[in-house]
Amino acid sequence: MAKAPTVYDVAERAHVSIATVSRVLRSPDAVRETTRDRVMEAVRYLGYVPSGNARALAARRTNVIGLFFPGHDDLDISAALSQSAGAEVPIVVDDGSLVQETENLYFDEVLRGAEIEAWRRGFALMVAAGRGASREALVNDIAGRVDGLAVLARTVSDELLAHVARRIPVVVLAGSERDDGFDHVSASNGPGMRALAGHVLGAHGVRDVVYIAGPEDSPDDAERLDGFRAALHEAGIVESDVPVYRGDFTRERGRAIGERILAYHTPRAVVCSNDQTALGVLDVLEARGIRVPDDVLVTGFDGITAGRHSRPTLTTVHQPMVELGRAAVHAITARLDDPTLAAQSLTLPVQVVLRASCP
Amino acid sequence: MAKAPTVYDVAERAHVSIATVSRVLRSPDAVRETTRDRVMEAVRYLGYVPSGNARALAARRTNVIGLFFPGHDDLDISAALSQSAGAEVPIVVDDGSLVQETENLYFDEVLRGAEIEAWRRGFALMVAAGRGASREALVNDIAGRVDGLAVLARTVSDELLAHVARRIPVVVLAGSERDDGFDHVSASNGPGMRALAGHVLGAHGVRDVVYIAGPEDSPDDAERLDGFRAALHEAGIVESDVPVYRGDFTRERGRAIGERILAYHTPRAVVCSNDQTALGVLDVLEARGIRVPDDVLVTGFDGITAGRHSRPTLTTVHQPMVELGRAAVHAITARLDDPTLAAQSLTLPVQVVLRASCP
DNA sequence: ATCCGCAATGTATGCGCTTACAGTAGGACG
DNA sequence: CGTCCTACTGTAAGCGCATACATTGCGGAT
Repeated sequence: MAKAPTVYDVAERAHVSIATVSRVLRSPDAVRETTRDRVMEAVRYLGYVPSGNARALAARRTNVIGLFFPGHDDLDISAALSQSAGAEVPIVVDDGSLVQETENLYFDEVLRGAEIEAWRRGFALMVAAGRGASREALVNDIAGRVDGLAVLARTVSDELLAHVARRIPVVVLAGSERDDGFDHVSASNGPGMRALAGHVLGAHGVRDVVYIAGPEDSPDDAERLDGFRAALHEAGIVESDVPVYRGDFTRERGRAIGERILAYHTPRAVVCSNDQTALGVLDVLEARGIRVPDDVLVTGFDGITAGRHSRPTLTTVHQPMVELGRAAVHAITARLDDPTLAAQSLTLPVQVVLRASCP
Repeated sequence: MAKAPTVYDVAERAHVSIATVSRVLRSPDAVRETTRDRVMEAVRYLGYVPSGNARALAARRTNVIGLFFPGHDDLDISAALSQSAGAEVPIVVDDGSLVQETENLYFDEVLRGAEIEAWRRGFALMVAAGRGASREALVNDIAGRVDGLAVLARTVSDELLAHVARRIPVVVLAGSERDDGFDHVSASNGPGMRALAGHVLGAHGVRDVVYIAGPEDSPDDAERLDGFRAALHEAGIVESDVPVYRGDFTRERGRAIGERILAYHTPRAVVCSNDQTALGVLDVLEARGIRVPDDVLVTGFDGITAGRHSRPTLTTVHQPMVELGRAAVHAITARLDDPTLAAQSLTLPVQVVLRASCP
């Protein structure tokens, strides 16, 4: 790392001009074979790796796509990076209490999808998880380094997004489509919930149902609630007869609300606007010895892995998260290819997955 | 996106020089407040976002760290990106057969750790999953864009790694330390396996045991096997009395080997060099109605989530994957701060986790 | 009143690469 | 044997920013 060699160094060693070096790397066919070999040999000899930044600057294109999502604030950042080379390997017994919520799973999958699609299209991926105050600065920073940016809904202020969007295409992930000029990619929240609730109310003939919504400011959540109401309507149930609780998408809160509901009355079904919440409700029901699905039906939304392993397994609406990531990148590259495109809103299909909690 | 504004545009509008604009952004205190306000107002008005590439070029430092790992070749790349806006929401019943192996979990966690650490140190993270032939080109490309690179062991040829390492610090993840001049970060494979095997042979007094190793070229696997042998030795068991099968870390292969083992004789314990393999063995045992742990003990290695949910749950050695990611970034930044540092090898501690398959 | 020092800006250069445009040499052609 | 074209290769001009260095005011010291 003494000092990274540049085109100039390579050119000198190969007795050619820097333009030729560049050509060998970018369009090898434009250079005579003997020259090319000479250059490549110099490249190898010197350990030359072209500077992506210089290239991007000259070419006016970075070939990188950015992905921004909310960070894992909660993780234990302080864990020691101890050198202890495992002289002592502790043995612990896992009685189930160690199971921590690994709920970034959602983003992991979106990320994977984005990565796949980016790779296919010859883009690299830059990821940034924003936390706290530095968020805005980070977004701005990233925006300066990429050709396009995918942002998770509600993680960045509209104002900043608008600012950034003047420079590069921005696509908002998993937020409902709004007329804000950005491209949107989301899942079919409303129809998904409607279908699921339709199953609860129809196939099971339930009328005594409770709904637990998510945070007030989530557009996805709003759509789900709308879908639920549509299902109520279809089933001929008066909306005002059905209690709607306001949760916040966490399991913890799901438990709290579950307690509150049961303190008053045990409904035949609890429909939750996400899986985490539903898992919290299951916790409470199990603790009280109330049988699911015999006594109470429970449903979630999202299709997280934990729902496949819960007791009982959780009926839910599965969102295509990998596809979301892919679609986001796709939307960006599409706009890159044709900047005149009108703002698009892509809604990906979902799937109702019936499991034990509401067969 | 008509044409992104530059420092020049901002400077003109604020009636200052480009140097002042740059200063306002980099070291605000060096500029008089009134001037600063004028510049910021121009920044907002024009929607100016500084070019990260130009900056990196001028500053000779990108503030980005790269992470390279093997790609998800296997994923169904062809899945349609259909526009179908969920008019029809399919309802499917999940009887358990849908459970696909989401085994990139390992990388997801490493990635998360790297992300956290990078963020703390003011670096952005660029990820690339390489597949097939494009791998080498990709690594080279990435290397030209970052200040340091973390690479998963055995995903990139030593030759290319050496080439790249002449330009930037490179740290190899999860490969045993070798005297190759690179920094290494890995988990305590040998001692971990030794402790686990010690438990099997000691606490359970097992003597009739079989070992299923991983691929020949995995240094991690070699260390585990060594650890296993050390445990045999300690227990006074003659090494040649214990059959060692060669697997490839996949569940599929674990099943195949499990069949082969059982066709011949049912041992008291099967020690596997990773969780996937162990899960495959569990599959076979369950299919044959052989009870675990009553008839046969089974152990894995890695601590993947699936092992917590398997039937029975899987005893294993847990690797600190998030920590691995963090440590990798840490190593890179350390070397960036002091390039004269000698090559380091960090070995992170592991933990034996006892679950139902071998309590 | 003169000089010095410091704060605030401006000037100018270069980071490493791409790429239009300008040669240059050799062969085909008339 | 001169002309043109083709195939290569070189020349030079940025890309957008950071920063060393020069310049300009201004208040305080002398």
